[in-house]
Amino acid sequence: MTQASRAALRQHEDREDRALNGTRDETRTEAGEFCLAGFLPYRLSVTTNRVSRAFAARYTREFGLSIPEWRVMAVLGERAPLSSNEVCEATAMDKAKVSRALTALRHKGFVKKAPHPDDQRLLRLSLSAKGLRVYGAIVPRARQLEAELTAGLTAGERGQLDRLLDKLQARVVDLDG
Amino acid sequence: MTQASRAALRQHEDREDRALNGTRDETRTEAGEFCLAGFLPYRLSVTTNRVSRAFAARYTREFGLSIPEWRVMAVLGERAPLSSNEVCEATAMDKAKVSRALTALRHKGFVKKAPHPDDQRLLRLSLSAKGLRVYGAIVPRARQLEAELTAGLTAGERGQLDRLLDKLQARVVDLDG
DNA sequence: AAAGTATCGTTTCAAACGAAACGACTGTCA
DNA sequence: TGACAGTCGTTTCGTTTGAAACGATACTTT
Repeated sequence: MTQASRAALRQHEDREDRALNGTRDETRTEAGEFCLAGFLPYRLSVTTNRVSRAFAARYTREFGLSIPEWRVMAVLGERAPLSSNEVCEATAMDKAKVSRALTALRHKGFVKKAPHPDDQRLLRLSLSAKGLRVYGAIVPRARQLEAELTAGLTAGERGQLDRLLDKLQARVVDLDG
Repeated sequence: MTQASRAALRQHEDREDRALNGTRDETRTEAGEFCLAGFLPYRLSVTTNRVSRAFAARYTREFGLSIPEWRVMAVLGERAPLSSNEVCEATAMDKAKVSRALTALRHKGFVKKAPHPDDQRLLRLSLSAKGLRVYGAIVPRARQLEAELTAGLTAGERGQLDRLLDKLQARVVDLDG
């Protein structure tokens, strides 16, 4: 147990001691009930995981792609050629994950990998003709699924959601950086 | 490759063929650029994962708890005793994950496990005295972290975010259920 | 009561994960 | 030039994950 932990515990000992003596209901009322279901990080996680699962199932069933693979396809379709590092940044995935996704995509014949002429450390990654065909098919499908997901939202709400996610992101970078 | 996949590909072959002949920029303009960075499932995932990582780091450092363990503690603190299944529902985790978290929490002495008197299949899970003390410490800390996360949001925005997450959740249940 | 079915929680198994070690390559500084 | 430090992408290693198999208990049907 860390120092911070001990400090936090000490800070609340009086209340806990009462909690241990009285009923827990009293304590909860006193402290204000904590409800996991209303806790923002929990809510974000649950919603996002459900969305991810639903989309992953579609990508797998209809195109044989995992989410990491689809993300790599998406950024290569947007703006190839890219290096592996650039794919990392564009997809918010670490280099191991990107490397594995690239291996899978090359085995499927969707991605071409060439050495960079000026720097042999870098890769020049791009979609193959076959990969481009899949990209052309999956993009409208992804848009369609996104539209279904946001079907209950007005355009204003959708914009609001984007803004709120931006704000959270800015905050959390502050929190752990 | 599935039938749906082939159908999707066929449906877009004309556009892709042009894509392969012309430059990809034209195609992208024609189809409308797809930008992963603006794709809602991607944005949700990135934001949520960053939030989860930041919070997990705090829970681990300050209390020695993983997120699954913290979730179990949270619901047991809210309304013990619960069965394992009830913990599953309350935490949105599957039974294997809950079982593992419970094992860890019992080794730490935070959770008590008793057989249910009326049904020997069920467990009666609750926090130990030690677990209650940690719960009493971690709840205000979690609230504080949540407050820091939402510091840039007005009360109205926070409510809006909750409503939007609700709507997405309702939609996604529709999508894969 | 015996047999068959269902539910509960644990364990097993293979896949996916991230951190770190690694080899290959480049740039810098002596 | 030769050593050294830095970067790039892959691979290794131990952990975490969810699906499925499992043993144990309870319910249902006859």
